[in-house]
Amino acid sequence: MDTIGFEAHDHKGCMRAALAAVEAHCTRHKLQFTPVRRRVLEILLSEHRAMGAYEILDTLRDEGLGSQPPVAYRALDFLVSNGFVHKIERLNAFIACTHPGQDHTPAFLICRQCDAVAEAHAEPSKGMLGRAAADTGFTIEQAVVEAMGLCPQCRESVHPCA
Amino acid sequence: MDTIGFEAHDHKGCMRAALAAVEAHCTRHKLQFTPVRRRVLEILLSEHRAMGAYEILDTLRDEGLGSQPPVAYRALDFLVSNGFVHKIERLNAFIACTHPGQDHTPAFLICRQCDAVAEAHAEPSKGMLGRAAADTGFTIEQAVVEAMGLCPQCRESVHPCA
DNA sequence: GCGTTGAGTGTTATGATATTACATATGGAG
DNA sequence: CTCCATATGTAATATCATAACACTCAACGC
Ligand SMILES: [Zn+2]
Ligand SMILES: [Zn+2]
Ligand SMILES: [Zn+2]
Ligand SMILES: [Zn+2]
Repeated sequence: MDTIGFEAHDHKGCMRAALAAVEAHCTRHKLQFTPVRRRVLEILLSEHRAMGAYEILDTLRDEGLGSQPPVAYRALDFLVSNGFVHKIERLNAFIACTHPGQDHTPAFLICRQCDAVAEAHAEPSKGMLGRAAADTGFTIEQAVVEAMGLCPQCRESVHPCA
Repeated sequence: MDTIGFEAHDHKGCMRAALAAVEAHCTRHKLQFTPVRRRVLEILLSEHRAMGAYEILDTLRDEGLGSQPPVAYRALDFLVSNGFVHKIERLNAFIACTHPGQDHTPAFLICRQCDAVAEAHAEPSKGMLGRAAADTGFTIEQAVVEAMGLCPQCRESVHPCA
């Protein structure tokens, strides 16, 4: 399966692999993977959840890596631009990509109860959206796909009303 | 086609029809379609584009219908909850629904050049997203689908680089 | 009639998210 | 060495959104 996020997994390994993939990608494309950028990605990877920019900034500040919003936002811009991190529009928050390096359109499953987020793949050009775009002559360059609902765990813990 | 928004159309008629549909829906469901709520919807309908809450509020203020943010946000909450208006997460803005009264999951085509927005239908349960949700046991309750790109008009006006 | 209640509105204050502008550092190209 | 591009540090501000409380008014039971 593609969508980890609602299940336990080898967290350390997943983090190490993601960092290695990003490092390789930056080396290959001559991108500067600076300490601040690296640390922001590490924070997101280690928490493995959607975090607000100011929440990330709090951690940076504690570590002496910058205390003002632009520091966090600039690092996030870099990471988002290069596909290492995704922004969850619905939450005004950011989350580390689970397939770094690969070119992909992410889709998210967001639990309204526990705020867990799972990343899946979307095919923006397929389906009704692609059809509508083609019919009107619209050129899709990028897509936001975010489903809200209940994750398996929370679904069970909700009391069955019927 | 379903997706108007990039083409000229009978604006007055479209506005009248939408207001009538919303009025009917409110009467049938015993919802209070108050002056503020009505005016906010009218503003969105007449502009026929995505507008920020504060932009709407400016108009309300000029008309003496309330000058503080909560006035606008409460009216928008009502309109969004009942499906008469949709929020465009990507723009932090609101737009009047083009199929009021019908139960539907909207998808949007947003032009990055001119900010025009067209509403299409999405089928959240279909496609890869529905598949991923089903596989993980996630229950989709609501979905945000927003495609960014270039509308037909802007696509032509952009200089052809090759 | 009259108090009660609930929904809507008006208003103040504040919180949360994001950007602009400018100063400073650093490392490579010419 | 000098110039330039990129990244970072910092202050100020812009933009988006909500909490809390007071007030109005219409519907309801008595
Ligand atoms: Zn991803
Ligand atoms: Zn959950
Ligand atoms: Zn709609
Ligand atoms: Zn356009």
